Amino acid sequence: MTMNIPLRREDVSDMTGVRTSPGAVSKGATRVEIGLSAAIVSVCRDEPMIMCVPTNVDGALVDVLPSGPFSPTEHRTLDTGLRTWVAEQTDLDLGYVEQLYTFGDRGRHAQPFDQTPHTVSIGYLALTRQPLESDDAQDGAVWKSWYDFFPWEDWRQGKPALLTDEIEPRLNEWCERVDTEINPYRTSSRKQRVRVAFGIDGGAWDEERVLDRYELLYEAGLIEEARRDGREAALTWGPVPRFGTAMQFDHRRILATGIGRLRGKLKYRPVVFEMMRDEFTLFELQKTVEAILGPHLHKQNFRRLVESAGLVEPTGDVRAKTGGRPAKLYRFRREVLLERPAPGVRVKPGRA
Amino acid sequence: MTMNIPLRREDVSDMTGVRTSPGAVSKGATRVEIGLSAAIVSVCRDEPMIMCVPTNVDGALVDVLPSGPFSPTEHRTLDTGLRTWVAEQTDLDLGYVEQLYTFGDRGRHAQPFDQTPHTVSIGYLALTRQPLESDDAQDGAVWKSWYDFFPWEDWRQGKPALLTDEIEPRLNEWCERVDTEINPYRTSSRKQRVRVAFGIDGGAWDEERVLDRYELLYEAGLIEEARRDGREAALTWGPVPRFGTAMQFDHRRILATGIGRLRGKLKYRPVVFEMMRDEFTLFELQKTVEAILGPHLHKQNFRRLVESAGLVEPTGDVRAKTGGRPAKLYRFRREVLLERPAPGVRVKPGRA
DNA sequence: GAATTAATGCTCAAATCGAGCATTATGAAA
DNA sequence: TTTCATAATGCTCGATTTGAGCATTAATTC
Repeated sequence: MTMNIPLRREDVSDMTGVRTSPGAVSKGATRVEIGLSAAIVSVCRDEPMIMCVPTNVDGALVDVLPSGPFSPTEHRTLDTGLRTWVAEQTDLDLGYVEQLYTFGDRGRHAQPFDQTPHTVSIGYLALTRQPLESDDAQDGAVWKSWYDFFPWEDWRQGKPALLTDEIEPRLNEWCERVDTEINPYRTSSRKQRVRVAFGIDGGAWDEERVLDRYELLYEAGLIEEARRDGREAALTWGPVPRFGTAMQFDHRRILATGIGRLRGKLKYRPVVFEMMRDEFTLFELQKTVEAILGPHLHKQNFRRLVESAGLVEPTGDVRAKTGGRPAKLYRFRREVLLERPAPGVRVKPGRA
Repeated sequence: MTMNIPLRREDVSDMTGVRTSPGAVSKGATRVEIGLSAAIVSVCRDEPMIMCVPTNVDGALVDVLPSGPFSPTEHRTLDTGLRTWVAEQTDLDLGYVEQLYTFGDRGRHAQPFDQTPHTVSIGYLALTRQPLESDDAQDGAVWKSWYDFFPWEDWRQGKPALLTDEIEPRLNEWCERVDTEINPYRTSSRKQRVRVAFGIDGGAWDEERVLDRYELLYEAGLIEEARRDGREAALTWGPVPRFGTAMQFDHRRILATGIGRLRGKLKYRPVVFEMMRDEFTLFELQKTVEAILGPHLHKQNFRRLVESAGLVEPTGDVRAKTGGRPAKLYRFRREVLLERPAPGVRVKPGRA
C-alpha cells in the first residue's frame, strides 16, 4: 500500500525552519488541460441506459461520453462547465450531478501515447428521468444500455456465461503469468485482487466493484482500450477478445466508476427518484432499482421498506392495465431529505 | 436542482449529424494549474489530528496542508505527485490515500482575487498510524487537532455551546436577511439548508455533513476565509467572528471534506485500522472511533460488533496498567478485506 | 364465469440491536 | 493482607429489523 517516491529536495525554507509557501502553486508549474465528462444515467424499460455521443474517429464511429474541456474563463465552476458541454451536445438540462473522480494517468487519454498535451480527466455522474421515446436521438446523442459496455456486470439472468467461459479463465492465466516475469511475489497480489473483485472461489460478487473489475481487465490487456493505449499485456492475447464495447479516451473507466458509485449510493440515499417520473408504481420503482443493482428483490419486503421509510406517498390514483390488479401510484416524498440524515433504498438481494 | 446555462453554439458537426470529436480536448483549450493537497489524519491520545505545515504568508503564520502543484512531466499519476509533495514537506511516507474531491471555483484559492493563474485543487485524504511523541515536529510540519479548525464539530462533550450561542443565532439572521436582498423566494432554501446541515429544530445532527456546514458558514460570511476571498456576506458582520482557525487557500474546505468522508467511511470500511498500531486493545479502538465520530458508543456492544464481524483477532498478549483488569491485545485481521464485501465498524451512537 | 396475472396484506421465525446487570482481574489505598 | 476503585469482559433479554412465504383482492383474458 505504500509507495516510495524519489525525493526532489528543492524546497525553500527560511532560517527559522518555517517553510515559505509550500502550498503556493504558482511558481511556473506545468499547466494541463482539464477534460470534463459525464456518465448520464437513466432507466428505460427496465434497462439502465447511458447517454453517448457516437463520434467519428479516423473514419470509425466510437462511443464518447458528453464531454469537453474546462475553460476557467468561461465556466464559473467545474460543474457549470460540465452542464454547458452536456447541454450543447445532448440538449439535456441536467438535474442531479455528482463528481466521481479525477483521473490523471498518462497514456490513458490520448490514442497516440503522449502526443497531445497532458489532460486530467474529471468524471461526473448525472441522473435523469426516463427519456421519452420521441426525443430519443436528439442532436446525434443516443441512449445505450450500459451493459453494452459491461456485459459481465449484467447478472439479471444470473451469472453471465461470459464470466465463466471467457473472462475467468483468461484472468487466471494472467495471474499465473507473473511467475515468468519480474516479480514472482506479486502473483498472490494479482490472484487476490482478481479473487476479491470477481468473487472467484468462495468470494461473493460485490456489484459495487465495477471499477476494480474494469481496471483488472484493462491491466490484463483483455479490454480494447488496453491495446489502444499500448499496454503490453494486451499484445499477448493474440486476437484481443472484445469484452464489451470500447469507448474513447478513458470514458469507459469513468462509466465504470459511475456505475459502481450509483450502485452504492442507491442504498443509502434516495437517488432512484431522480430517475423516476413524478408518479410511479412501487413495482416500477423496484424494477428500476433492479435494473441498476442486478439481483431480484423480494417484492413484498421491498414495498414494506420503501413505505415504512417514508420515502413515498400514494397520490390516490391507480395505474390500470398492469396485467393484473391495478397498482396504486406513488410520488417521492421530498421531505425525507429534510427529515432523516441518510434515507435510501437500502436493499439486499432476495428472491422473486 | 436544475441550472440553466446560456448555450454557446459553436460545435463542429459534420453533414451526417455525427459529431467530430466532441470529447477531443486538445484544440487550444485553456490550461490550468493543478494543486494537490492532503488532509493527513491520525489519532493521538484520543484526539483526531491533522498534519499542517505552518507557513509564512505576508509575515503571519498560516496553517497549510501538505501540498504542491501536479507536474505531469515529473509525476506519473496524481497520486504519486501527492505522495512526493507530502514526503518532501513532512517526511511521511503515506500508506492509505484516497482522493476526495476536485474543486474548481474561482476566487476560493488565491488571496488576491484572480491574480494568480487559475488553479484547480484536488484534495486527498490520507490516514497514518499514531505518530510517536518524538518525531512530532519533523521538518516544520506539526500535528494539530482537527477541532482547532472545526470547533463546532466537537460533540464529544455534548453539543458545543459555540453552536447554540454564536453560530445558530447568526445563521438564523443570515437566513432572514435574504428578504432584503434579491431573491426573496430563496429564503426557505437557506433556512432548509441550515436546518438540515445543522440539525436545527427537530433535525438530527448528522456528523457526516461537515462540508455542508462549512460551506454554509462560508456563504454566510462567518468564516475568515470568506472575508479573505471578498465574499460580500462577510462584510456585514462587523468584526468577523472567527469560528475555528483559518487555513490558506481552500484547505479548510478540503479538510472539511476529508472529515466528512472519513466519518462516513468508517462505518462501512475497516479504515480505522490504518490509524491503529499493530496491536491494540478493543477500548483503544473504540476511543479512536469515538475521536472521529464524536458520540460515545456502548462499550459492550462495540466489542461484540467488532469481534463478531471478524475484524480483529487476539494476539494472545495483554496490556497491563490499564487502571483495571488487563486488556487483551488484538490485531487487525487483514483477511476480512478478502472475505466480506464491505466490512466496517458500522456503529450507532449509544451510551457509555 | 373460470383461469390468469399482478398488486397488496399479513404472519412468523431468525437475526440483529440497544441496554443493562454480573463477573473478573488488576493496581492502589487502608 | 484486605478492601476498594477501575476497567475489561461475559451474558441476558426485550425490541426491532429482516427474510421468506402464504393469503387475499382486483383487474384482464379465454
